[in-house]
Amino acid sequence: MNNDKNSEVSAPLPSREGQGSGSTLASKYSPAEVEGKWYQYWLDNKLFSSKPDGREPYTVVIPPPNVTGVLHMGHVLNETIQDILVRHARMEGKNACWVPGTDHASIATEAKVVNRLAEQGIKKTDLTREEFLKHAWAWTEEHGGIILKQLRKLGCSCDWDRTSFTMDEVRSESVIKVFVDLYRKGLIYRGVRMVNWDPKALTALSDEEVVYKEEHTKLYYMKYYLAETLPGDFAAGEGNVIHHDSRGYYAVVATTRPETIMGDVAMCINPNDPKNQWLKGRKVIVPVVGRVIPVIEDDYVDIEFGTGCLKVTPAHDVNDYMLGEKYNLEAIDIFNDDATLSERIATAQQAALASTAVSDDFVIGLEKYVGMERFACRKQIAEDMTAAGLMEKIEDYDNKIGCSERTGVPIEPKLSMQWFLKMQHMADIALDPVMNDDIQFYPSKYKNTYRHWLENIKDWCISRQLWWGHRIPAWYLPTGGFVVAENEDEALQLAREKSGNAQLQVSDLRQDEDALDTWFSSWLWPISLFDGIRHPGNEEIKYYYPTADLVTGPDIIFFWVARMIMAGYEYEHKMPFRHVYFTGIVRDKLGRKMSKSLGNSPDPLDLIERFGADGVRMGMMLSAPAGNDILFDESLCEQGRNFNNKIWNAFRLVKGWQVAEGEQPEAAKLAAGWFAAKLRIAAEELADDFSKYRLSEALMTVYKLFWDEFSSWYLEMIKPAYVDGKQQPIDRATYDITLQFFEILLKMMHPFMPFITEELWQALYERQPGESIMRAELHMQAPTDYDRQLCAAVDELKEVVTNVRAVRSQKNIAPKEKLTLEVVDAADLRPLPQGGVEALMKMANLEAVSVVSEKSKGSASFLIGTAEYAVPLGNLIDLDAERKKLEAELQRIEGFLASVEKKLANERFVQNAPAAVVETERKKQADAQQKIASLREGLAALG
RNA sequence: GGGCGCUUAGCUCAGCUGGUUCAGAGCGUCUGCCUUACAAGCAGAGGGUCGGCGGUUCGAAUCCGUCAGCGCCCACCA
Repeated sequence: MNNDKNSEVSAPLPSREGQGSGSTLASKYSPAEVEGKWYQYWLDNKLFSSKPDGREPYTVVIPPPNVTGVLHMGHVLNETIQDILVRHARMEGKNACWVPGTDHASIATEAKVVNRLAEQGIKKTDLTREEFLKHAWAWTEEHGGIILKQLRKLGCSCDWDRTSFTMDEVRSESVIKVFVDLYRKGLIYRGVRMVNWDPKALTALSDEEVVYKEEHTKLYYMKYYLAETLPGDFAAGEGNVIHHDSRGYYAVVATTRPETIMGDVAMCINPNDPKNQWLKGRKVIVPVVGRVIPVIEDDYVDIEFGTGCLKVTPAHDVNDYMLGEKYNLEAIDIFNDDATLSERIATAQQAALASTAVSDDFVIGLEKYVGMERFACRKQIAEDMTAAGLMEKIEDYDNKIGCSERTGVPIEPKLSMQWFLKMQHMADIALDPVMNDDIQFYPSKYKNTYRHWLENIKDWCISRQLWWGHRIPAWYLPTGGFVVAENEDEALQLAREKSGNAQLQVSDLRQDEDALDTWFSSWLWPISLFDGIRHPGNEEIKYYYPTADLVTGPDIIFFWVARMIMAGYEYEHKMPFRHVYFTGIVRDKLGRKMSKSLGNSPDPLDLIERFGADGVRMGMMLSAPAGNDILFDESLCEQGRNFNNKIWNAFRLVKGWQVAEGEQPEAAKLAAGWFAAKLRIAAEELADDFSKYRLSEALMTVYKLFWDEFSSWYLEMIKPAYVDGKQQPIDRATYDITLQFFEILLKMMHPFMPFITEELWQALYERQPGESIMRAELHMQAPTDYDRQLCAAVDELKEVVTNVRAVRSQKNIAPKEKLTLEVVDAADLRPLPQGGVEALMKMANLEAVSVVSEKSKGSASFLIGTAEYAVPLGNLIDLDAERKKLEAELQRIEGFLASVEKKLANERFVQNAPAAVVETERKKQADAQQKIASLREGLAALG
């Protein structure tokens, strides 16, 4: 459907000196041609850079994306919000500083490097730590920073000179310093605990790195025969549930993990469980294994679940571990680190069988399972037990499985030696500031989540069995024990003191092999970026800290947000940020999470190419109410692009005008006064939206302001006419004020759409080299009562115009055909503002506006407020239709009046409601009565 | 199992401490227009018993209770 005139290619902007010299601008805005240019201009002129000065600081630290990551829609949302806030603050005259950087993401990056090495046929285990790290750094340098480059395409105004990395020198030293400090404060300890083990990444994880997935599994009911023979006529007390078959008496234990029977060291019942009283004090035989284990009693066991018999495997279940501690049970670890079955199962079985003779009926040699993968083993052992008659039954069961957040594999609870940070102290200092709103959460509902976590805090496992990361600064002495120090020299000194051996050498010490959890460096980010750990109280940390706003997803509220608050108070004794804006999760328009496998995740760079960065930013923000999930639809970017085009064309119009000296038309004068008022009111709304972080609404405010008020109303009101095929020039006063309005509008839109606003701002007036809209401040006066009254008056005018247009539309009268308008009974009409009649004539294409006491026969009439207007239509009028319309309106208002009168007739209302409310009801009544009167007159006039 | 939140037009959402005709916005839909800035556009129109029920009140989308559906977070039921 494109016709020729719309397929022009973009042309350069008109030369700056010649305003209105016949525009050659294309009718379509082309983002690709301007975005790169202005980004480079901003960089060249150091417009993003910030240094401490006398202004109020406005600091934002980026949630560092993974160093080897690529931009996805979640980043687009997050970074766009930050950029909007930063640009907005900058235009308020604040010293805005947005610090970019990346995260080393130890587990994710190490996994990627391991995979890549595997492709080259190299196993991690064949490399030394140093060799591996060389590969990891190479990978980081190769892929690192791609995402930061992509942020530039989005228009992000980060101070790139400050770009940091969680493993660069400053950040690394800060991490080590903090570790040592916390250790010396007694907050870090080392010990054997049950931890979450990732058998794929071969490392421990913190509780937060475990995600629970709903899975359909089986519940296996296994037979644990008594290790003693009971008489054939054995009878237990009432309520007991006894199982018996040809091989003897047995208890039934339900489990989802039959393979773990190899680690069973006890069976546990609730002492108050009537079903299992008969088992008290007895011993049972672990099926397949043949180990004879005691029946112990503990309240922990849920009588209702399964059979009430619990197998106890201290090495592979957190609760069982606690039982093991309590009853002093052995923990038999049946797995290797990669969750294959260990040789230990076989040796343990042999030892058990050697000490107690057990019937072969119950035993299968465990050698066959050694080396088997855990799930294969589960399947196999279930089959074997069934075949051996040791399985009572198998049921379907829905279960939640803890999985590694990173690798996705089910985690294995495992006993191991790890480093921990005591969290009670941290929770104590971090709770109040959020609960009493020193730090404000948007939306505030996350305060509850935060509180709950802190009130149930557990110690943080901070060591990871990885190489990529900050190595734990602990050194082991040859004689046992360890020292914690910031570097080798210090370690040696401490080691000599500790051991009393002055001859000790560095080579005698062995540094801990583990690295620290990635979040152990991220939690320092707002401080370490300004080098506040290494150099407390330095110029920068004093100026930029605390930061203003943190923009992040609620999924990392514990990982990151809470811990930054802890570190902030521990090391700066102040909040790390004043406000936290929690974004939603970006989903597709059907509400599904974006994922590679669904293929529903658009490539942001592709979107930018098609809609422009401004269009994509706007598309994202149009769908992003704070705190809710975002249903992203490409068509929103289209809407953004269309808006850009609208702005572009408005600019084309304005800059295309010839300017002539001359009197300013009354209509234009009115329009200018009105729009100035409108701008002040909109600015007030915008400020309010920003103060509440309601950015989508702020965007919608400027969208409607530009499109509806400015383009559809203001520009149409002032637009010079065409006479004899010639565009008339515009008067100087109107032209000047229009450019001023345009500039203000550009500034209001700039945080959302940085590129097009810069392009047009530069073209609007002559600018100095290095000047930018970015640094243009926007300070608007508050609207006055006069502004509001003027707006109300013009809004009424607009309504008249709309009604005349509707008459046209209904009667199929061409827009070009002139009409006349009658104002009926002018005594009721509030005075039109100066220039109102002219504006009316222009906007509604009228040739005359007259005041009449009685409207013409054959006219279409309408009410605005209580004033009646009529458009004479001669023989075009459809009397029947007109009558129906008036009757319908009459009926509606009569109904309305009835409800108002009923209210006023209610004594309790008149007595109890505030006087002002009663008064407005009286006004409604009077207005409605008046409207009814004029509608009746109108109907009578139709005959 | 505990906690939090949501349900308003076809879609996505605003509606703050009850009261201005309060039932709104954007998009989509329908109708008419290539009207010299813009068809990526212009003008106009239609569309909802505010999830159900009950209560408080002179007055409820708004406050309370309850039911239903949806979502999120936390938790050691094998």
